Amino acid sequence: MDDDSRVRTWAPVCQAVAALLGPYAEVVLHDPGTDRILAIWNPMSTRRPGDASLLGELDTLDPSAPDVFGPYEKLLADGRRSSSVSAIVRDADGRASVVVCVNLDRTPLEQAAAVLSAFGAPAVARPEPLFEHDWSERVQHVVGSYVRECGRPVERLTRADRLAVLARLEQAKVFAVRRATPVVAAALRVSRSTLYGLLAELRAPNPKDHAR
Amino acid sequence: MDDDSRVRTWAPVCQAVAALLGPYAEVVLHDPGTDRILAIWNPMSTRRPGDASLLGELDTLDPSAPDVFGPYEKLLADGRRSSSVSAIVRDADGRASVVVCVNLDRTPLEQAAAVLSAFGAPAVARPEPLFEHDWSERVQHVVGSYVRECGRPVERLTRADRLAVLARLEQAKVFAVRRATPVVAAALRVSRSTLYGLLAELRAPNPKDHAR
DNA sequence: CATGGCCTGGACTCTATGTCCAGGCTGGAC
DNA sequence: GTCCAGCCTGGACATAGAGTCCAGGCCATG
Repeated sequence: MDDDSRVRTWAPVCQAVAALLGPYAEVVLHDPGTDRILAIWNPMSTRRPGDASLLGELDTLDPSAPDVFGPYEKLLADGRRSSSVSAIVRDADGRASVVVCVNLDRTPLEQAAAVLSAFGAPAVARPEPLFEHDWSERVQHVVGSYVRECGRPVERLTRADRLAVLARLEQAKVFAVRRATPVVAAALRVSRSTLYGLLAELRAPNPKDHAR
Repeated sequence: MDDDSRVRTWAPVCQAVAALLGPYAEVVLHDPGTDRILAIWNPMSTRRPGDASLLGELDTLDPSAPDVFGPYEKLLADGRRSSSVSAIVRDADGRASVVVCVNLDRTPLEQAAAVLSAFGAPAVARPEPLFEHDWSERVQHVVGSYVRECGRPVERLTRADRLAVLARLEQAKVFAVRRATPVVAAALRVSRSTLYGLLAELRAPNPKDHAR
């Protein structure tokens, strides 16, 4: 499949775009005739060359239809949203030769945008109350900055991530506050039981205590 | 120039990439034979089709040279820095047919990154004292300053005095902290029962509740 | 398909919180 | 001195919240 002359022709451009956009974009080269993937660079899903293209909505036969689609929103397999564009490339006779799609993962950008807008007037307007005006806000803040730091939404945090967040909250003495546990559990999208489990692990002097 | 068959062929892809990257990227299609610009999408400089390409450093004649360059840093006319990639597209005979360049203006991203790192690092580095280093210290402090204010030792405070102190502590959300009540009671030299009595009186919507 | 790790809801125990009451103390009125 | 009213106190009690434990479910791995 790699020796398809179209792939040879288009590979440099696709590869270049994929390289420019780093890990956040995939470039897919489709064959509109067989409706299958010819090649893919920097894949974000598990699709591979030979898989179905699922380009149904693109009308590749009508020469009067537009050749460029998007940017439009697409949903990736794992729920992330992407901005995507598609271009139909035609040969001399006006027949669709290949379709090039670029899918740009928008979540990192959205997270960055969230940070930028979050740090607006409120940060300046806060006159620093005696105790925290609302400690649960602070919990949200700690969780939020961690999420932004590692670039994953709360629901996709790993166990280790949650441990790290809990370490920060613990250090901030959050659990010295009444009724804090349910709030933290909710913020971490975790059950109360799990919270206590993680805390126990965190506070265990010897992590390998099962080898006692 | 626009009717060059190569331009017709490549236009969709170039246009799509330019559309995806919004106002921050330009896409340039070069003719390696004449070393001139064939077409340009979303130009960030004042270059136009027909202008010199200035691709001197790219070796388009050696078929064994790589076809993809970059991302490398380029300086735009107005001093902004850009990340750029170039791809050499060859025809069936291995001769360079066109060169595609994508120039992504990095300054908006760098500014955003600056904001992010400026606000991110400190927030992470500081353990965030959330509550007072030790909240019980704060209790002592509140009681202490009141005592100094009215010039009487703790043991000789009147009922009204204790109420006033409690009002301050309450406002400081001290009682939102776990195990705070015994500490406050001790600080006020008062029994736990009395503490609760005073607090009830303080929180009573109608201070003359005995006149119910 | 089996397995192990993790998460979960729920039951349970224990500690802290808050309420109540029967005294005892104090300070002023008589 | 006696009486009284109001306050404080220790402790009994009820309840809510904190923390533990377990059986079962989910999911990814092998």
